[in-house]
Amino acid sequence: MLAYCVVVADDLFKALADPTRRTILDELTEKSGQTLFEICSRLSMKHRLGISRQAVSQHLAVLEAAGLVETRREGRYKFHDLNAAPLRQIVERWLVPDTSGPQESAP
Amino acid sequence: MLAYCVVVADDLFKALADPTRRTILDELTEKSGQTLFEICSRLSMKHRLGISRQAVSQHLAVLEAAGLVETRREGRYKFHDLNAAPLRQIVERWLVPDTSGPQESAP
DNA sequence: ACAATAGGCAAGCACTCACTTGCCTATCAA
DNA sequence: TTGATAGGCAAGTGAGTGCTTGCCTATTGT
Repeated sequence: MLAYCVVVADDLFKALADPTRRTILDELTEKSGQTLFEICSRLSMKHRLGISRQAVSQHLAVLEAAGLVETRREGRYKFHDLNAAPLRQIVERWLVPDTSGPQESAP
Repeated sequence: MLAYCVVVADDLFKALADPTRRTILDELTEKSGQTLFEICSRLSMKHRLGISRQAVSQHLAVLEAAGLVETRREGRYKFHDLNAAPLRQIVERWLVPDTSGPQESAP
């Protein structure tokens, strides 16, 4: 189970490492259940990102592998939903011991 | 201020993208104020990571640039302290709207 | 002074990764 | 059925990155 968490954590942090993917998460936060083309046009219009459809598709695949995005198919449409739950392990990993400020200890 | 946050966020997530750097954060969570050599030996002994001192030094520089590690010099020693505060912007960015489960909306 | 310890700087290499290009399948409207 | 829309698969490319190697400075102990 520990090994499982480690692997998932790696996918999670690698998914968050790209600024375009973080913007996609922002867009899905603002409006859940968007299609690939809808995300593409939003990135192009709102964020002035000149990026191809295939690139966005690959980003969504990475986000889905990290568990941050869930998908559902309806006919020829594929809707993407945000799942922020995996982010909570970040908080639990380093913010638990002391969340009020920097720590001090004698060397 | 927004641009500043974006830049910092990029450094933050890129710093978290590497598994060795995350292990370093774990070690600093367990024991704050470690020197470079102490971190090196811990990575070697506890985590069986065959990694050079220079590599660890470069990792620490990345973590410091991201604001996750703060340093203080005393003579020939340089102590490293964890600062988990920057992690909170992750929570605030995507966990604020809904932290209980996946969202639903009509396409 | 001299050696050992703690750390820093910079160039080079190998690998990863984001993106493009090209072509393919599936669903829907006319 | 035909064309248009929504999406998928795979190979190639260029930039970024983790790590090594080699050499350097600063502080401390004898």
